[in-house]
Amino acid sequence: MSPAKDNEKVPARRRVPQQVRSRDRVERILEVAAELVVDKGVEGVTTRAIAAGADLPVASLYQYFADKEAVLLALVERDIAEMDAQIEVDLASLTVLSVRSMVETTMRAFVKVYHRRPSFVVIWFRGRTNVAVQEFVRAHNRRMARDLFQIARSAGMVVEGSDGLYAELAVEVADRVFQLAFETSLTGDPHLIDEGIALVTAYLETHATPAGIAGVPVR
Amino acid sequence: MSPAKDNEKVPARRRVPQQVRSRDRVERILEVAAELVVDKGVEGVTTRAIAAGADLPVASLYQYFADKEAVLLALVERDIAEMDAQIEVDLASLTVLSVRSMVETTMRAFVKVYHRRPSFVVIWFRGRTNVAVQEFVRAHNRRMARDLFQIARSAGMVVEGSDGLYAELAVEVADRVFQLAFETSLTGDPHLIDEGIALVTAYLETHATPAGIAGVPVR
Amino acid sequence: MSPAKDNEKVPARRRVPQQVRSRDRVERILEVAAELVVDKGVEGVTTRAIAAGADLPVASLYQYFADKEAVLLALVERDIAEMDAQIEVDLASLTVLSVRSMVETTMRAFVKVYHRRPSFVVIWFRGRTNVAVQEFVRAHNRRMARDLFQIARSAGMVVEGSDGLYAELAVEVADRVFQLAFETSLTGDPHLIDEGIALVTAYLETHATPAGIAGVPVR
Amino acid sequence: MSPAKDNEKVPARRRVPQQVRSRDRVERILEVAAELVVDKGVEGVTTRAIAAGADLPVASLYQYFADKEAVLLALVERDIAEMDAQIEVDLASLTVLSVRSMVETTMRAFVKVYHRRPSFVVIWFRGRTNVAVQEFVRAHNRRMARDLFQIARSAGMVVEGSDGLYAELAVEVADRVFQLAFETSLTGDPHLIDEGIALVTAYLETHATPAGIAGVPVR
DNA sequence: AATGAATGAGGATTCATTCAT
DNA sequence: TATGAATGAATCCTCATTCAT
Repeated sequence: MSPAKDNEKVPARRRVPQQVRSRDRVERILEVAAELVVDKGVEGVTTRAIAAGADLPVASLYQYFADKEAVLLALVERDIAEMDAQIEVDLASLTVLSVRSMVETTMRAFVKVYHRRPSFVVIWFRGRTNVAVQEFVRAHNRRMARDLFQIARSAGMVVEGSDGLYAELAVEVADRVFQLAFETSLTGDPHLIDEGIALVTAYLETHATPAGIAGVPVR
Repeated sequence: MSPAKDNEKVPARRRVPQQVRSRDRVERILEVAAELVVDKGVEGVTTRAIAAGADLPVASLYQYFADKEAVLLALVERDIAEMDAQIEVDLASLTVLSVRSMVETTMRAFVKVYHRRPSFVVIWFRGRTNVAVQEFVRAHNRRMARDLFQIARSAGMVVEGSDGLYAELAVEVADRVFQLAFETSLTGDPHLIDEGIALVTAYLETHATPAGIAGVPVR
Repeated sequence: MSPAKDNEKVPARRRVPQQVRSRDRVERILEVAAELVVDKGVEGVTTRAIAAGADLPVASLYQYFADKEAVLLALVERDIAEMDAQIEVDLASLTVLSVRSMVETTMRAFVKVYHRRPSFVVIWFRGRTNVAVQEFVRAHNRRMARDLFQIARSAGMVVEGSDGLYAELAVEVADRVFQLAFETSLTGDPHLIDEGIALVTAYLETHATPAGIAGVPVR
Repeated sequence: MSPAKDNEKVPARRRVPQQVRSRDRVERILEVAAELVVDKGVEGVTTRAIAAGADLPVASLYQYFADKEAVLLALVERDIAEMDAQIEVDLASLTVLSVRSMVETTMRAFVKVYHRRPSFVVIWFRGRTNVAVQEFVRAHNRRMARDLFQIARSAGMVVEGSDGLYAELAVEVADRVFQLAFETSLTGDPHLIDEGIALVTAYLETHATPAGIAGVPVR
C-alpha cells in the first residue's frame, strides 16, 4: 500500500534512495504510533513519543503528516483497507448466501483483522476523540452497509420495500457489539462475539425473504 | 471582612454549619462540572475551570474529591441513581408484563433521564476515558440486567435453561444503541431509539416463553 | 507602586512572608524582562528567557501574569506612571506658563524618564507589536493631551474655537519625534530633541493667544 | 512531463529563457510577498507562505534572495523608486515654487504611492523590525531631503546659514505623521494628512526667505 | 478544614535555513 | 540552477497535584 494519502504530506521524490528512505520513515512512524497506541492508549500517542520511538526529530514528523491526528488517521485507513480486503476474500468463498452466512462471514472477517491490528481496536473502540477518524470510519461503515445490502438484494434475499437503513443500523450495532467485546481485552470476548452475530442475524432476518433466511446458492 | 465586632458574642457553631457548607460546595462543584461537560466536553472539565466556576480555590477541590476523575464519577453515580429510580417507578406502573413492555419501559426510562441529565450523555457516550466511571457503569449494568432477569423469570417469561447472560448482553447492546443515538445530538435520534427497542425486543424474544411474548398480567 | 494590575493575576495573600516573596518575584520578573528588552529587543523577551533570568519555572510566570504580553504591559504601565509623576513635578515648578515652556517642560520630562527607563524606549519606539501596550499608551497620550489642553485653556492661552484635537496631534507628533531621536540610540539624539521641541512649539503657537505665546504668570 | 520527444530537435536556448524565468519568478515572489504583507502583516510573511503562494519550492527562494529579509527589502526598494518617480513628475508640474507648494506636492505624492502600494505602508509603518529596510529608507530619506533642499536653495527660498538638517528633520517628521495617519487605515486619515502638511510647512517656513514663503515662479 | 503558592512535566506546532543531489 | 528533504531551535501555554501554612 502506498503511504500517500490526502492527510499525509507526501513529498514528490526524484530519486529512488530518497523515495525508499521516505517510505521507510513513514512506515516507521506508523509502526511506532501503533505500538504506542497499544501500550499507552490513544492519549499516549504524542509527537514527542512518536519521534523518540522512530528516532526522528519531532519536526520531521511534519514532513510526512499534517499533524498528529493525521498519523492516527493513516493507521486507521490502512487497517480499514485490510478489512475490506478480508471481507471480500471471505465472502467470495461462500457457496450459499444467507443472512446468517453473510453476517457471520463479515463479522468474523472483522475479528480476524482486529486480531492482526490491535492498534485499530484501541483507536476505534477506546478512544473516539479524533473527529477525522470518526468520520472516516463512519463513512466506511455506510459504504459497506450499502454494498452488502446490494449483494443481498441482487440475490433476492431482501423483502420488497426494505431500504438500506436497516443494513446501516445493523452495521453500527455490530460495531458496538465489537466495541463491547474488545473493550476489556484485545482478543475480544468470544462468547460476546457469537451472541452478537446471533443478535444481528436475528434483527436482519426480520427484513429478509424466506430465501434470504434459508440461503441461496451462489451462481 | 466580616462585620462582627470584637465585643459581640459570636456563637461558636462549628460543626453543623461546616457540614452544610461542605454539602453546598460539593453540590456546587458537581453542578459546575456538569455544565462544563455539556458546554466543552469531558476534556473541558479541568480543575481550574471547575474551581473558577464554583468560585473556589483549586486546592479546595481536593478537600471533597480525591482527584479530578472522582468528580466525574460522582456525577455519574448521581445520574445512575436517578435512572434506577425512574425505571422502578415506570415498571411499577405496568399492568401487563411482556418482553416488549419491559424493554420499552426500561429503555424509555433511560431516555427520560438522558434528557434531564445531558452531562451523563456526554461523559458516558462521548468520553470513555475514565476507567472508574467505566467500571461503575458496567457494574451497574450487570446488576440491572440481573434484576430485570429475576423479574421476568418470576413472571414465567423466560424459557427453561436460559441464564442471565442474555439479559446482560441485551442491556449492553441497548447501551450501545443509545450511544449511537446520542452521539451527535443530546436529544437522541428518535428513529434510532425506536429501532433499538425493536432490536433488543426481537433478540430477547428468542429466549422468551410464549407468555413472555404475549404478556402476563401483573398480580 | 503596587504591582497589582488588571492584567496581572495577583493572588490574594494571607501572610506577610508570602506577600513579600510574591512581590519580590513580580519585581524580579519585571527586572529581567526589562533587561532582556534592552539587550535583545522585544523579540528577545520569551517566557523561557524571563524564567531563566529570574530563576523561576516557566509555569510560575503564569501565577503573576496572564501571558507574555502582560509582562510587557506591566513594564510600560510602570514607566508611564513615572512619566506622569515627572511631568507633574516639573510643570509645578514653572513660574510662567507659555506654549513654549509647557512644551519644553513636558518633552524634557519625557526624556528624563526615557533615560531612566531604557526598556520603555525599546518597547515603545522599536517594537510596536503588542496591541495591549499600543492601546494603553495611545489612551494615555490622549488623556495627557486633554489634561495639558485644559491647563492651557484655563490659563487663557488657547484661542477661541480651538479644540483639543490640536493638542492630541501635537502629543502624537512629539511622540514620533522621540521615536526618531531614540531609534538608534538609547540616549536620544539631543539635536533632534531640541528641534522637535521647536517644531511642536511652532505648531501649537499657531493656535495660541498672544498671552499663550508671551507667557502668563502662574498664580 | 514535457511533451518533447527524443527525436525532435529541441533548440538549445539556455540563456534567455532562464533569465526570463528567473525574472518571472522574482516578480512572482514579490507579488506574493506583497499580498501576504497586506493580508497578514509583516509577521505573516514566512518563507513557506511565499513559496506556497508563488508555487515554488521553499529552497528556490534562496536562489533569488539571500534570506527572508531580502524579500521585504526588495519590495521596499521597488516602492521607494516609485515614490521618487512620482515626486519628480509632480514637482515638475509646479509653476510656482514655495515652501508650501513643495511640501504639499511632495507629501501628496507619497500618499499617492502609499495608496498604490499598501504593502509598503504595512512594512514601513507597522513593522519596523527589519534593520536592512530601516537603513535603506532612512538613507533614502536623507538623500531626498538633500535634493529638495538643493532645489529650494537654488530657487532662493532658504535663508542664509540654514543647513540641510532642517530639511532632514522635516522629512522624518513628515514620515512620522504618515505613520500616524496610516497606522489604523491603509487609506490614511485625510484630516491628519492635511494637518501634517500644515505642520511641516509651518516648521520649514521658520527657515524660509520671504520669497520662499510667497513663492517664486519656475523658470 | 482551607488555601495561596508553586511547579514538573509535557503539549503541539512553526520557522528559516541548509545541503546533498 | 534547482529542489526535496531534513532539522535544530524555539515558541507559548496548560494542567493536575502538592504542601506549608
